[in-house]
Amino acid sequence: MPPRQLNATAASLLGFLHDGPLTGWDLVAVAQQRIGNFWTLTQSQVYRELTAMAAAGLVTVGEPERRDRKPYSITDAGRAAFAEWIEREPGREQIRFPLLLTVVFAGHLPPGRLDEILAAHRGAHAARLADYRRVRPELVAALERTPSDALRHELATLEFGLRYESAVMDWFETLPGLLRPKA
Amino acid sequence: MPPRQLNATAASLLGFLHDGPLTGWDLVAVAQQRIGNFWTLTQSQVYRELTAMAAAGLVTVGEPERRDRKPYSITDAGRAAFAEWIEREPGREQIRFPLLLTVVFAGHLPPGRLDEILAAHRGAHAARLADYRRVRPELVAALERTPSDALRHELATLEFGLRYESAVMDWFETLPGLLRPKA
DNA sequence: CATATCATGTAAGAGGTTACATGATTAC
DNA sequence: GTAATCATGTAACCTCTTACATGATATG
Repeated sequence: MPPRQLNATAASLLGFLHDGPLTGWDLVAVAQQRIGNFWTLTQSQVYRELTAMAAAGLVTVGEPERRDRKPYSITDAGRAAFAEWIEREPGREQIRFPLLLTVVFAGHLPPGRLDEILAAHRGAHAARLADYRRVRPELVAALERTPSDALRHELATLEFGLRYESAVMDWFETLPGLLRPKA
Repeated sequence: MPPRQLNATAASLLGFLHDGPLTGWDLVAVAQQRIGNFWTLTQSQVYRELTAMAAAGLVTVGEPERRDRKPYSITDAGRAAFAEWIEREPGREQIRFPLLLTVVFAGHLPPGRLDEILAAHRGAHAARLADYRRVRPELVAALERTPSDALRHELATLEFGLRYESAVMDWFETLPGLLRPKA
């Protein structure tokens, strides 16, 4: 099959394969860790894209190892497809934030329910922010030990996550004042 | 057909229909304006969900008016389905930010290209932030004139947008320092 | 009367989610 | 030897996007 235009999920898998062969399982883990905070993907997708890319000649499957692990390697065609993809102007971000729908339509909620929901989500965001704050110094230290563009780029995305979650927390803090009629 | 679990897009349309009948065209406009900043949807989807909801008895279609405008009204079954939907715990937000993929894989980009891309996106975000800042005082004024929960909820989502875009701009400003090796 | 915009809709395919099925290996 | 977890994959379905087709009405 002529390699149709690569989608961002598949392209990211190719991106990770530049550093060496990985199995589907490994790719799921790597992708979750490296781009999972701003690019949703599922295990199911990864296996499907790998199968499709193998059929298109963008990757090759190696011999099964222990536990049926099948290492995928990027091919020259894969590298070419990736290079073409990354050159493209990235589209704008897509956000789908169900909690904000709940806020918009909160008038249809029994009193107190919105506060409950907000409290739960606030907790989840606080945890994510705390996690980013825990990880940052490690990354900064690693970068000082062995400076590299790859680490700098990873730190750059972490910095986005930090600012994003901080903004969300800030929003949660202003909400009570906004939602209650002034005295 | 038994009305299967409502999806958030369809539910939002029902939400807007609580305030009175609207045509598909109007719903597209209302949705873009009221939730478009944190819930992507297309015209195509709106017409499809309306057709499906009409078949499920959640809305009724009125007589075509001028230009074939067909007003949709919410039914009691629709109100019940909506009430059930809004009671549910909203899922976590989904973000898909292609620009961050570009940053992660920027090592595969020719020198200078990343800066170009970043500059373009930064401009777009600056424009959105400026727009939020333009709208806010209007909303605040409207709220002071005629206080209402609906307006407060709308302001709450705008405040999220403001904080989000501010965080993004802040990130853009720290990027140059992060990406270049220190002197 | 030509052009822009309003307004509806379909078709086709890509992308994504959820749930399940299957078997290997490791750890207790 | 049984439970956990590693590892692959399929099936079914839903959702989303893109592009196109069609015709009405308003505006100059």
